[in-house]
Amino acid sequence: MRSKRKEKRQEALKRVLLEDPFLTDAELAARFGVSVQTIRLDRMTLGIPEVRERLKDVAVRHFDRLRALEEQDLIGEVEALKRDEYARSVLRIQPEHVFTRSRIARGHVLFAQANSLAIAVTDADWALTASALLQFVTPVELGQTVVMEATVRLKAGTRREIVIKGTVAARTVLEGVWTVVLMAHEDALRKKHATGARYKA
Amino acid sequence: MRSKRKEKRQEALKRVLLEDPFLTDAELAARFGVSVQTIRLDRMTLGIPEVRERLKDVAVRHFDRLRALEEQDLIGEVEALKRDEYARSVLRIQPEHVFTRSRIARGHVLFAQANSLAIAVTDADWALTASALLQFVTPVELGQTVVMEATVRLKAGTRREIVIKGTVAARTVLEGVWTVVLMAHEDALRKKHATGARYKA
DNA sequence: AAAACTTTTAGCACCAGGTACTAAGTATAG
DNA sequence: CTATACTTAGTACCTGGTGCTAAAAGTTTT
Repeated sequence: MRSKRKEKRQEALKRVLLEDPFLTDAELAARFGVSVQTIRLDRMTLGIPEVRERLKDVAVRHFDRLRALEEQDLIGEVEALKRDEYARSVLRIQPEHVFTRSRIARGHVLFAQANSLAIAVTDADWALTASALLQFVTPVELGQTVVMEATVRLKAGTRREIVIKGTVAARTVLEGVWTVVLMAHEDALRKKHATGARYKA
Repeated sequence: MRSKRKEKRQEALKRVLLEDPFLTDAELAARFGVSVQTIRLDRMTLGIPEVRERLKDVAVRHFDRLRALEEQDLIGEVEALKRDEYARSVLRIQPEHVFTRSRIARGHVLFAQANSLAIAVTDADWALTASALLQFVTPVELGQTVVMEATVRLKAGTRREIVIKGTVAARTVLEGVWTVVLMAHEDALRKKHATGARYKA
């Protein structure tokens, strides 16, 4: 005697809330043309928490879960740093770092770890990446921990050549050479206002 | 007759909430050893909204604001795509993409746009980056819009060589060459379970 | 059609975490 | 000692719920 309407509505409810988890029961009720109570019962049977809980879930997931790759100055946890010489960081591959289907880490996640480490190892007021040459040697899977090592190979004025090596349990997953340009804060400001700022003369 | 205690507390309040915006007035009151009302007054004078609003702010900022760089399969908006030949995407540089101090886009943000476009242009079931050689020609600043173009230069079996060029208002900001490896879904699964999966034979 | 069951709706008391406001108590400086 | 700033207390009200009971409406089954 199971109702088809009910089933359909609950499926739709799941879909709608996945897309927009911020809708209140009243808004959902209006959208589905049923009463608020019906929506509540649906949520109960589906095990979906109330708006404020859903809001909180989204908020905390993004807030402390590494505070999002893009908002961090440094991706991964720094384990060792010898100014202008060597640095090492580790990053555990989380679900949000991988391709949904293959569960293999996206290239730019590893790049981000490497790139931010290259910047960090210079320990300069600030530095910018000028160029990078890198090879993804082995795919990295969900749950693996990547150890990234940066070694300064060449120092020439404001330029640094940094060798990067990423490993997962002793197997190399990424190799590369970065060129980073250091700048004093004042230089930065001047450069910013010059129209033709370039990394290479 | 301004109170020093009050001023200090309000400063601390701002700091604490920046670090953890999910604390209720009661929790804050306990932490500062004052009454809930005092915290409320402090929030009022500082223009800080209530917990639920703060929660919502954090949630929506991260939810629709591109859903975070790391969780997207594609960074930027695709404007054009000709399967296995050419693709173009645009990305407006947001505050979370730049270094706090210099307001210049972090290298890995541009890399992410370029890398995901290189993957997308192949239009394969799925593909992985094998290597990349890139140069950041000009710094990109907050608010600028980066147009990224990917052109497939070489097709050899499952390998693709893709030329990437990023521009801001006709000025080149990034140049690079990517090598991407395509894989059928079944191959992927096989590869994943083989212990020595490598991109290069 | 009546009985039996499912589904939907309504109403109630209650809760957290507030807003907005009034009023009173406590410091503290002049 | 008093004027002013600051702090605390208490009230009514709000949103978006939970948890509960009860009844109405809709479907089947007999």
